[in-house]
Amino acid sequence: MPPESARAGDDDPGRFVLTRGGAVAARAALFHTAHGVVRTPAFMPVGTAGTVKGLSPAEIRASGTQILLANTYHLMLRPGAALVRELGGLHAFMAWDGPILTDSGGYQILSLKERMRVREEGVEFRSHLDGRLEFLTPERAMEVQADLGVDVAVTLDHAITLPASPDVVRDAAERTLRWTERSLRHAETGATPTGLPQLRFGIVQGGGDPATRAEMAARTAALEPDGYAIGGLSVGESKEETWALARATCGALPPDRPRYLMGMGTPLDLLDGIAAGVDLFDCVLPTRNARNGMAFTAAGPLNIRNAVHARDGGPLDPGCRCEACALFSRAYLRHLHQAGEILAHRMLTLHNVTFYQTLMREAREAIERDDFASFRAAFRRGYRDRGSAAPPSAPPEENP
RNA sequence: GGAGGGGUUCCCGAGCGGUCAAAGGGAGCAGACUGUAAAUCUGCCGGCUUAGCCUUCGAAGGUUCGAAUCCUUCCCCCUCCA
Repeated sequence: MPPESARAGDDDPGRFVLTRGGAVAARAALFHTAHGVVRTPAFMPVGTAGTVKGLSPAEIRASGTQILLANTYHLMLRPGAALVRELGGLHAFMAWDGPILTDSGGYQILSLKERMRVREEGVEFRSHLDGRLEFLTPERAMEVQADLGVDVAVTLDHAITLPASPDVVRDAAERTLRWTERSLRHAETGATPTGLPQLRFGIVQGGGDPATRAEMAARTAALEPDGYAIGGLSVGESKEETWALARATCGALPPDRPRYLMGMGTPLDLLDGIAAGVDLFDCVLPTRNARNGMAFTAAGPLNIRNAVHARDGGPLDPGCRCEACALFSRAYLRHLHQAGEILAHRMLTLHNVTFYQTLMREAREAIERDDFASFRAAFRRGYRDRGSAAPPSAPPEENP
């Protein structure tokens, strides 16, 4: 966790200081935001509705979390951007004094596809809460994020799933670029409720073609946002393709700005993403899957519902220092989950987030001592993914 | 003692002559989940040598081409009246 002195009042938000690594390789850096410095690579737990479901701010801190992700679409619908601004911004509202990044709502174009209609001006949609017809433009997304007062606002993008025809890919990527330009231009007039400066990340789309990805990355870079989000990955393509696309994107981005891989992933994804040159990650897996009974461990994921844990007096992960592992047996956590007890959800969430943050801290330490490749290899050896006797073939170590 | 209602696959509970190995819940077992409409969703859930066969709807016997469903007797439960 960042030291107290590094929080609100950072004198140089947006500063990104590389301490190890380069363009398309594992790298470590200090990412300055208005609410403190984030040591990267970093994982952002997802707090869509202004809460990491089940955890208090103190628990989020205790997990090793430095920065959170929240969601523009969800917060603008409920409780509303104006209300959050009135109450001092999202940090004050949710009592989290660390950095916050918000997704723009572009992902909801995928997840709520049936109620979304993308037009050049913006996205017309029916609220999933009350069916009301709403309109989200790139400008509106920036205004909402300014109202929220988050440290990093992300521009609205047009996300698509793969496979998609070249026409569809091109159309969405070009629109995303146009929206990025509109967003960055518009954001210059935005003011946060706290008066603290807000950074802006532009999203790079480009479908499943590395050359298109590289092109869109370069053209986005020309717009000079404070950082880059890589969107539209892990949406149907193979892992091999995912990492080829991530590398192509990172290779075309300036090395001295943060890169954020949106929505991924599994523990192995994080390490692979780091190897591709990614600095920031977010994913719902550790939190959502926790509520569905899944715990991540160094030996691989497990389902606490499974009967094999019924009489297991050991912790979820013997190497973990979270409260759940310190206090509770797998047998007890299984009992809680089977009984529908909320504590099961809370403890698995706390454990999973802690597991992710521990993994990221160890990855950072490995990078700092120029030992990331072997760290990743060692983790892979010990980690058995469900459904496969052996981990998927390790991607080439071309960028150790 | 009299009147009435009921006993269904682990539990609750539909079914009331064939399309019933038997609806629906629950429990149990397993799987999925990647910028969260998710404490959600999906599958399995009598047995087997699984396009079929065997056993099963309180017990036994009977009617019928065919019974969880109809009849007889018995055994248990519940309600009301004495």
